[in-house]
Amino acid sequence: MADVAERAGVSVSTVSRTLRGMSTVSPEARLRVEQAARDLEFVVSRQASSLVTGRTGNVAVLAPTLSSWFVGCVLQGLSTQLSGAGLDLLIYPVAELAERKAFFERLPARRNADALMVLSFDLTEEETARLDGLGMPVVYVSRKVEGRPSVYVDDVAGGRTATRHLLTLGHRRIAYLCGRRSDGFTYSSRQRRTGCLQALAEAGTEPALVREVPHGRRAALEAIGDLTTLSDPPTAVFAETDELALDLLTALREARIQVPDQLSVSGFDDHPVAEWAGLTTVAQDPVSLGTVAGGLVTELIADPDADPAPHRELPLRFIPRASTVSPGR
Amino acid sequence: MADVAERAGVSVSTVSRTLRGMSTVSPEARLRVEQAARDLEFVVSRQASSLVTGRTGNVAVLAPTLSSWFVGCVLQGLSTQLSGAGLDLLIYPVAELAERKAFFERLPARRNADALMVLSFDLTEEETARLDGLGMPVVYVSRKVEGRPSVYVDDVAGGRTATRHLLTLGHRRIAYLCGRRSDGFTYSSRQRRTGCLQALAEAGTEPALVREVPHGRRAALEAIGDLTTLSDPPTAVFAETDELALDLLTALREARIQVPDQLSVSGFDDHPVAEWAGLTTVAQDPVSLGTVAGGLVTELIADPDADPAPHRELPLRFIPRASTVSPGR
DNA sequence: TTGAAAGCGCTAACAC
DNA sequence: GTGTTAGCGCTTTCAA
Repeated sequence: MADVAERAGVSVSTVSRTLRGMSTVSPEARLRVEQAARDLEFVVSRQASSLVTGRTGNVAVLAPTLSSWFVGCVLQGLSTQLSGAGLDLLIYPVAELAERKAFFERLPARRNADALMVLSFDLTEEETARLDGLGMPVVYVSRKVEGRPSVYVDDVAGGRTATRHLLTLGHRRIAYLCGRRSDGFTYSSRQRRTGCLQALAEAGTEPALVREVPHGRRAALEAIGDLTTLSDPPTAVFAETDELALDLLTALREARIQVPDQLSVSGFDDHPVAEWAGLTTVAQDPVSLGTVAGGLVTELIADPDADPAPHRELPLRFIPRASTVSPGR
Repeated sequence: MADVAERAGVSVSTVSRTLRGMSTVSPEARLRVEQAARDLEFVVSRQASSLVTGRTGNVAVLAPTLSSWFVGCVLQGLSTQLSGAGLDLLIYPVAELAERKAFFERLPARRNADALMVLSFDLTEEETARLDGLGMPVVYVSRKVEGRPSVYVDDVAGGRTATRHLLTLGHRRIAYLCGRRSDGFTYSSRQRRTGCLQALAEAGTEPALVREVPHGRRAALEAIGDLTTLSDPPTAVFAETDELALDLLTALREARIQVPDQLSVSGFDDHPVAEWAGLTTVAQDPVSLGTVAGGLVTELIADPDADPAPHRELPLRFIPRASTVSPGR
């Protein structure tokens, strides 16, 4: 920066002010500084400036994975929003329980970011409390947390809607399938299950058969085998996500069980492939989730006196398709 | 850090040395410092230490999108590898040409990261040269660049293999479909097309019909309409990626064109849904791509005297499935 | 093995 | 409007 100052024939303060777009710089000085900075290909060191301002310009994101469609879309929306605000995205994927513990022990984000976004995790009370003490805004995404900034959909209502649809078609024996993960990426899953059980209770039907399915095709196949060999097997299944539902569809084909004639299948998310697969689903828009969360966190960083716990709920939309029909048809 | 020093009854130098694991600290001092740091929940500020060491502990990634399966998997592998080395992932998604230009004008990574990873882009000579002058290791992923560190698959060979398969089945009229993007995320696409054309030339067949398909179902539908109304329509298509192929399958169903009876379709990637869709494809492992690239960049950061342009090629595997059969069957 | 002290590159308060 | 200067929190000589 000293080089730029010298080349422009001004002091470093003027360079600093110019480069931060402050208005207290004369047009001539500004012009010369900008030219000099360009000539020298000068970029301000964030490390140095954050040392004095206390702001890093980074937003940390705690994500359960990077390879799922849902998470990718959320991050996409988030980054679009943040880059507009001049903030960079620092990503901490924590797939394993061990990584998660390590993250909470070291809390590496502590001094390296201006805010933390927590994606989808079903954190413990203790972990949440830990984050409260972090001294920076923490925004929960795809997850409603009382008293903390959150952006989410109503997963309970979504689960209820999908289940009511199956009930309306005439199904009475309904299974709820959720993915099993070691790290507890199951907040939405729990909520959707709650909605499912609520709908069944309302209808006075027997409660859902709940099964956890580890990731992968083999597990899906086993789960299917398990369900169909019951004395009174389900006629419909509601899967936590479309990705799980698609695994199921593959397994069902392998097991030569016709969908929807022998078994109706509903998913959740409206994954791009769901349309092609003719999968009944509850659509949400993860990109918007990210965008809205990004806007929220930007506000919270800029204005520490803002509403400390704003909530934003995004809409769901039920989409019936070919994978669900009346039983015994 | 001063607080820790006081609490442990030592100087800040000793604290610093202890926390960086240097051996020149007496066991007693080390113990006291570690205890004090734990009591105070102290974490060293990266901003401050990088100011003096010149290393930021960040790796910047230039990615075309975050919502594609391929990119998500690469980032997943990358982050696993990097977090093991204590490095954080800073992500710069540049979807639009304008964003890309902005990135290259400001090169925000310049002082904010220890290395840059470039994902899949078909950069211009000028852009590559620009990155050469960045003064940090630049690793190209899913992209072979002569004279620079690169991790990639042989897309030309992959394109050749898929096309030869179609030729062997008896197809003579073959279309190559690639996505169209404003920002030039087309390096692999170009290579695969080259492989496709090579195979056709070898076979002495007429050259491929090449079509660019903007993202989305409507565009896929139009492309299909365009191809099938030709006087001599293709009997097989080879799509740049499975995601594009799946869009095509949806469009073909809408257009009531039977796959594979009326049209064979091959993809590229082995997306998880490809198996369920019965899509013939060329499989690659993007997670490994990320892992290997992460290992490479870690080495380059740690040892500036290492081989300045290591190349790592990862394998491809052809997987024939139900979507490709002999024509006119 | 330890401590004192000199910066790393920048911002912000203050004086001009 | 502009320059001077005192740190921000750390690492790293250099001496002890």
